[in-house]
Order: sequence, then structure tokens, then C-alpha cells
Amino acid sequence: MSVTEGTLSQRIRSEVEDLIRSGAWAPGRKVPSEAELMARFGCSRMTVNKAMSALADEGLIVRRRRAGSFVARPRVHSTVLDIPDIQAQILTRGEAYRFDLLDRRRRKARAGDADEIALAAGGALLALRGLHVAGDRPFALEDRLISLTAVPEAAELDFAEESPGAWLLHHVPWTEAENRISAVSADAAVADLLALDAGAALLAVERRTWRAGQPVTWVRQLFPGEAYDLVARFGPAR
Amino acid sequence: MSVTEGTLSQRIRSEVEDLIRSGAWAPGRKVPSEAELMARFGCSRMTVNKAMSALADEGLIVRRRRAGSFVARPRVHSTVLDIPDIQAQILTRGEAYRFDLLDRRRRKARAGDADEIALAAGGALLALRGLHVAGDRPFALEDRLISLTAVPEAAELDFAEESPGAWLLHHVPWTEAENRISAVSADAAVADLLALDAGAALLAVERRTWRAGQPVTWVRQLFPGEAYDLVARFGPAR
DNA sequence: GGCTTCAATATGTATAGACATATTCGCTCG
DNA sequence: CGAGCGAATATGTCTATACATATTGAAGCC
Repeated sequence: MSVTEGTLSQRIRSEVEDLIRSGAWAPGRKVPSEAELMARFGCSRMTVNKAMSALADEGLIVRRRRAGSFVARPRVHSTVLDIPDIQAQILTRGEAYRFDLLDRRRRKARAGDADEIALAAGGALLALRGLHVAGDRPFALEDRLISLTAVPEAAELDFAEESPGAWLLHHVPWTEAENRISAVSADAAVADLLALDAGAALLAVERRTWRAGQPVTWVRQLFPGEAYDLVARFGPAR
Repeated sequence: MSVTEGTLSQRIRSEVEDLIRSGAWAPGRKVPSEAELMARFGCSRMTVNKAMSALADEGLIVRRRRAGSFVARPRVHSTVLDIPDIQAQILTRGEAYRFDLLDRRRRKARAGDADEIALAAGGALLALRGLHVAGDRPFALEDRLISLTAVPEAAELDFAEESPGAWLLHHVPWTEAENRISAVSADAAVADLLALDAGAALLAVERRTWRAGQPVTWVRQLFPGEAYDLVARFGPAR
């Protein structure tokens, strides 16, 4: 993954970071103590401390005195853009949540589509379509592709209980993501599924995610425009 | 602003950070050297260094060997959500940019509106409406309120040359912001201004910003849905 | 058994000193 | 006057050491 270069403390940091982001060190796992790391890298504790403090600031590890350092459990909120877990969001509003799987098929990447080819990485894709339902009103229509190369376990699941988004969030943490947000008009088929009039304004969120550089999933979610706000907050973290 | 508490290096850091965020230290200004700060706070260089390195990591200051540390010029891109400077974005696409001011008035906060009252902070507001134009096509419709308490200089400007957004970006850097993104249908008046059919899907971005806790501006921008994408990327910064 | 107490442990912060490195300033020489 | 060179300066990183502090785990006591 990373090239081992730069200062010593940067090397220590990126070595540990790679192990976490790749999933080799799962959330909750104990990270070697500063004493162990200073032995491993042959340096002083302050150098190790600088690396580990940086990882803690980033939220990748949690440090507890006497207990040690541990790989953090990923926060459900992405740090900035409040979109990841539709289910959790609906539940905190006190509404019942349901995910209706409309379609599920296993297929190869389409020949013309560079994104799909990159996502499949030589293997197969899982293509899903489903509806997030809040109470008894449709909340979002979701089309998703999952790389079975990156996440072979997904092949066994039927996503009747847990939505694919929630499942991925819990099983493939520490992903990088790119979001693309736009507004579109509902065509007849989509309007029907979301119980709207044709032509209604929809918020479209398209997201691609990677894990340690490898594509994991692509998803496009369509929300009724007036029913949903994305909120992003910037500024002093503390 | 901040309460002076916590560790010494945190205190140094937050003291400098406040001076920058409040605007007391303008972009480009020299920050005291480590030697000066260690004299001022009566501590060792490593302690000062830790504070200043953190500010540099955050992007608030730029450090150059031998030259010293300087308050950074704010990056045009917000770290994560790519919306701030419409003008710059249009220009990089090679199109001509123009801002047409449609309306400009100075008024008090409306009695019923808590947001407006907070924004005015006892003083007056500047209410603006304008159109961002790319080439000769309308690109976005903008409604904006500026607090003349927070930014009294704005009272003198007519925003014929520079859009209010660009002006604020250059004169009131280091703001915190909250974005709210949704999709709406164009009503007749808006559709007319944006040269669209009534009912077309629009992307609505509503943003409030603060400077050191004080409200600065509120803005609502409406983009033709199919003409614009917001892109946000998360993940390893490096 | 359940409670308190105490020592071991891992991290948190700070210090003083050392050497490295980039950059700037000023001096000298052509 | 300009180019080149060396000294001064501010930051960058690392070390070894010290003491503080939270927390755990075990020993001891009722």
C-alpha cells in the first residue's frame, strides 16, 4: 500500500494505518504498546508516541491509559457528510424501518462500463435494487453494485433483514468514499416506486467506496426532494 | 473565545488559533517564532513545536524553515465539500463568469425568524439576490443575507464586480459552515430566471457560516439539477 | 464473597539537548 | 552592480529522561 518513506514516525504511523485500513487489524483489536513498537522499530518512545497520537487524533485508534491502544470502531457518521446509515437515521426519528429487496442478481461487469470493470476486478458483481421504507412510506430507492472480489461474503446474503448499506458499514469499515450529489426529475417508473408524481424533484446521491485502494461498492440512492436534507458541517472539530 | 484550559501545548495552540480565526491575525501575517513563543509561555521548544505542528497539520498556518511561520491563505476548496467558490469553478471549466445582482436591500431581521435575528445580532442585514451566469447561461440563483454587525464593510459594496460569495471568501476566511442540501421543483418565477421549465428539478444548497462563533451569512443557492454535481470525497488525506 | 487498597502498567505531557536542513541575509569579490 | 558564498536563523526530527495520571488486576481484609 504505502511506500515506506519519510520520517521514522511517519513510517510507523503509515504502517499501522495500513494494517487497520486493510482490515488486517479488526476494530477492537489491541494495537502493540508503545514499548513493543519502540523495540520493533528501534527508536525512542517519543517517536512512537508521535505516530500513535496522530492516529488517535485521526480517530483510527482509541488509547486508554494502562489498558493500551485499540483499533477504533468506526463511527457511524462519516465525519462530515451525514448520509451513511439510512436505517439508523430513520430509527432515531422514531419511525419503523424496513428494506424491501426488489431485485438481486449476480452478473459480470458490462463490457462498455469502465467503472463496473474496475469494481468487478475480474470477478463477479452483485447487483441489487431495493427500497428503504420509513413507517409505511417509501424513503429512498437504491441501486447498488457490490464487488464480490472485494467482499466475497456478500454472495451468501439475501439482505432481507439488514440493508446492504448497513451490512457493508458493519463488515467493511474504514472505507474511502466519493459522493456525487445532484437533483433529477422522477421518471414514471421511479415515481411509482416512491409514490410520487412523475417529474417530482429527487435528490440523487451516488457513492463509490474503496477499501485500501480496492473498489468495494457503487450505489445510487434517490430521495424524494422535500423529504430529505443532507447536512454537512465544517469547522473546528473540537 | 476558548477557555484557557487543558495542557500547555493545547493552550498555546488554541490561543494562536483564536487569533487567526477571529481575523485579528490576517492571512500572510507572520506568526511569532518558536523562540518567541517559548519565552512568552515560559516553556520548552518541543511544547511550542507540538502546538504549531498541529496548527500546520490543520492547515491554519504555513511553516517555512528559516523564514518562519505564517497565517495560511485559506484554500479555496473547503476540505471536503466542493461548493464554495462558484466563480472559480466556472472559470476553471473555461467559461466566462458573471454575477448579475438582481436585488439589494438593507433591512432589519424579521421579527418571527430566529435565524435572522441571530444573524443580525441587533444590527442590520444586507439582503441580496443575484444570478451566477456561466457563458450566457444561468448557472445558479442565489439569495443571501449578510450580517452587517459581523461584516460592516459589506454595507459599502455593490457586488457588481465580485459576487458576494467570492468577496466573503476573500475577506472573511476561516469560517465554520453548515450546509443543507435538498432537491426542489422550480416554481414559475425561479424557472423563468434560470431559463428552465416550471417544475424542473433543482439542487438547493443552503449554507450558514460563522466566524469565531458569530453568524456571518446565510445563503441559499438553486442549481439546475442536471447541470451540477456536488462532489465530496472522504478518506486518507495523504 | 465482596470490599478496599495498592502496586504495576501504559499512556499523557513536558524538558533539555542534539543534529539536520532549508532559506535568507549580508558580505565579499569580480 | 551582480554573482557567489558563507553565516545566521527557524523549523524538523529524534533522543533520553522525568513525572503525572488513569486504570487494571491482584492481594489483603472484614
